[in-house]
Amino acid sequence: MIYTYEAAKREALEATRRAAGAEVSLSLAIPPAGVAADLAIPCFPLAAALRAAPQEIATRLAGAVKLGPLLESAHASGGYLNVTFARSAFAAGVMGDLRRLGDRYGSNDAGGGRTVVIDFSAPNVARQMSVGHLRSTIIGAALYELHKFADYRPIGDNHLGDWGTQFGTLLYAYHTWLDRAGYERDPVGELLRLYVKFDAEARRDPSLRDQARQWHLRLERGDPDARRLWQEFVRHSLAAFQQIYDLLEVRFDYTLGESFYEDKMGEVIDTALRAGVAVEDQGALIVRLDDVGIKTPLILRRSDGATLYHTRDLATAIYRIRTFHPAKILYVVGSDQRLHFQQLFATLRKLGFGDVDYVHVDFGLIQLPEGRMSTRRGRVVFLEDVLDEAITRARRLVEEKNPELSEPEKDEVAGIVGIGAIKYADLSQNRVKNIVFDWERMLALDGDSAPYLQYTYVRARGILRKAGDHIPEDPFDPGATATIPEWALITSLGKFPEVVQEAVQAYHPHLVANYLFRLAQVFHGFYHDVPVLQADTEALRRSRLQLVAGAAAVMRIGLGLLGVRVPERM
RNA sequence: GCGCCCGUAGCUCAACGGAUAGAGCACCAGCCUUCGAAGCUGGGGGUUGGGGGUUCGAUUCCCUCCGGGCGCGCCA
Repeated sequence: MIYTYEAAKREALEATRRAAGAEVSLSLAIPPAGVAADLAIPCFPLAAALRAAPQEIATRLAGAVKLGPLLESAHASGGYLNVTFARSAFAAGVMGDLRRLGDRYGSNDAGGGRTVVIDFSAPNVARQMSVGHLRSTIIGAALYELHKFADYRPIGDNHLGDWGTQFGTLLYAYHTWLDRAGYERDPVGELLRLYVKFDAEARRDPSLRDQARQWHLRLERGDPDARRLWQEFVRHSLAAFQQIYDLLEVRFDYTLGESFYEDKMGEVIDTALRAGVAVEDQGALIVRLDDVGIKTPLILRRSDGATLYHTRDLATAIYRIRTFHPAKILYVVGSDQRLHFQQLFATLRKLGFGDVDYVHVDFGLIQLPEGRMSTRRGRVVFLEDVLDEAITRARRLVEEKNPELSEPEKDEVAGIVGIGAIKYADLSQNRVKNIVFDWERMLALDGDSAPYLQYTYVRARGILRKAGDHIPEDPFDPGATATIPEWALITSLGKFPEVVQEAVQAYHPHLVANYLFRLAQVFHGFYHDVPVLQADTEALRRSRLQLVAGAAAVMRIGLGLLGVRVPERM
């Protein structure tokens, strides 16, 4: 299906192309704020082909174009051909799209039902989640929703770090320094203490690392005691993670940790050997990647026979391909693992799994003002504390702004606003940049923040409730396109679908966030300047109600794609 | 040393290769007898890190230097 805004763009391009009378490639631009037009076509690139000055071309085209039903006029302005929409037809089109699609407004069929596996969150067992895990979890969840909205079949898989040498250190530390009472009280807290303790002790006595390695090998070989304890660690951790996922309202289709692939790595190694992709080197088994421009080889098996996360990621990818038959696999993992994924993807292609589109959706690290976060050195901010603080602050603000709400409602709003603020703070900026963690910034409840957007929804809903929650379906009154705020709102609503499309294509949720912020600004301006319930005529009132309903719907849908909920009151 | 990413207003961030580079925060001055002021309006603030290049046009693409981050064979 084609949305109205897209249709109008195509009309403009087609009309211009025909008027130009030659094979020319055209681009579209949005005119700056001061210019009274809805689209602009720069004529500078045509100068060479048409052998005329851009200004002349624009003038000639303005006179020659035959406009379609969604366009009102075309006029030259400098080297630009400026096009204005037929407001009445355009508004009717957008309102029609909104009414017809309802909660699906903005969706598209780019995915064609294909499967996309999204690997996200993936915290390490036996450690609390820190704010560092926030990005993967939230960006991954947003990409999940965005892909679903673009007619993909997303499969969310939480690839838990529940295997590897770290468990050797943990098992050693457990047997050496365990505080039994502390473990009973707070298992994950005690495991973290042991983890930190081991690191400190091993600095003094490196031989501890050998002992840890022994424990790791015992675990990999199926030693019953090691297995039993390991399972216990995983169970405690999962319970702790689940509390956070519940708060964040994030769900997964699968939680297949690294350990799930324990028995699938042998086959991978055999395959790689038979295919001649893997070779022995210094006792280890490696895959050379120089031929594809990667100097560092991927290590499939250590010289002591143990597997590595490379091996598990390889087995994981192959399992996913065989089980789910995905068109794409997304890895929502920090940019510090770039090389790892380049190696992984290159190796998969060498092994004949080149039909899948592998994407490392990377993002910058969250750092502390004093430097990189380090769980081992206790320099870490726990996610749970951040979420609790966000809800507490939101709760205080609700109390101040809206004391007449019932206590349960205040609690609910505090959750929606507080958690929303955290998610939005992350999703509203380009994921490639590093973030220096700052309580005030992450927990901001004013300015460009989730509550600002949620408040537009609340205001819109307020009007709709007073109107009896009935959205008129009348033909849209052309009078309701006349003022600047009205027209700005209509065009803004019309742009939403293409923003969704771009966000999916580029794996950039922040495009949706930026759009919604702009929509909120436009709506607040509309709300301030344009009376709805007290409009001069009944026709105006009914059409403006449609606009308000559209704004509420797009805000709810758009925030929903980011995993942010909206309250009815706040 | 080599490779990748980032550098935009005092701070935090936007900006399909297009017109006068925009927001939020902070600061200053206004707006509640009209749908919720978690809102709106106005104001000051910029050699887009420096220097070259490509282009009709560069914050955007290329080169180089500076600054920061990350990575570079048996951790994940």
